[in-house]
Amino acid sequence: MKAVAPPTVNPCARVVLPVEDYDLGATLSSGQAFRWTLADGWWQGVISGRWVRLRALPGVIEAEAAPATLDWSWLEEYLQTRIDFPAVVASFPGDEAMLAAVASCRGLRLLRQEPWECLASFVLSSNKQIVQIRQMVAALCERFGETITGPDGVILRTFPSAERLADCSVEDLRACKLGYRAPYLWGTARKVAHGEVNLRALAEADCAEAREALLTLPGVGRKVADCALLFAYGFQEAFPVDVWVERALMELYFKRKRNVTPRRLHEFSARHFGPNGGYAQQYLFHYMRTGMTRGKAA
DNA sequence: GGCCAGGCTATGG
DNA sequence: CCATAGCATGGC
Repeated sequence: MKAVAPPTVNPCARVVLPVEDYDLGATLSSGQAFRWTLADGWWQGVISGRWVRLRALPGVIEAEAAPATLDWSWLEEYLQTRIDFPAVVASFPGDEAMLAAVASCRGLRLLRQEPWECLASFVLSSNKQIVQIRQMVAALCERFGETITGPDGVILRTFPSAERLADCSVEDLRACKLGYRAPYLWGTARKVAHGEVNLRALAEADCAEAREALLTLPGVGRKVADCALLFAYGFQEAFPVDVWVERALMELYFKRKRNVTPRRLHEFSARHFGPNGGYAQQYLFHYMRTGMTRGKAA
């Protein structure tokens, strides 16, 4: 006679990470990562196959994770809680636009995401709004991710591996509403799964070398490559230029000038914003997207 | 219903 | 090198 099995309990661990000038909500919803959801004051997500929830309290980020763990270095790495943030901000150029962008959202941070999830997500990002990218990513995870359970029977899924997606058909991917991006994602998954591009090895390369390797993948152009370089590999000189940032650069630094090619924008960005240009870029992106509040503008 | 979205690829100057 | 069309889909 067998006793009724006890409910599956996934023991959950808790930690408090001290932070300063860290706007958790703005950071998790700023278009770097696409899986975080807010409910009951907690941000819920998945990092390295582990259920996580986070919330901001005065001076700290409170975190819970399951399965339980004593080592929280993976979370500190993801959230980048140990960087010298004041030094980064101090390295920004002191022009009016930059000051306004920083003032509009002090505490916006860059995450350090897992390369495959980040790269694949941005392959899907082309010509899509952030809300739609979230939908595509959610559909992919729902269909092809692995199930994990958090406390209280919470069920969620991992981001599917390159191997898993390479085993799908393009039509399987298209069913997740990827549109013309489906063959791009499939092709990139296949090349990554076969080791034609070794994502792990890129962490040891310099920024330009890593970019060159990423650009060999289908659906990966300069902008998508720079997003992965910045948001997953931590190359802070990478400067993704999307429609919003291009608009920001044009309006704030190239007012009423013609013949501004992509080449010139990248040259200017590298020179003007320096080694933490990618960080500055994220502030400009957020500043433009949230309507330049406090910077006036129509 | 039209415009546009964290762009890329292919093609033609 | 630069410019442009075409692309699937859906939010607003």
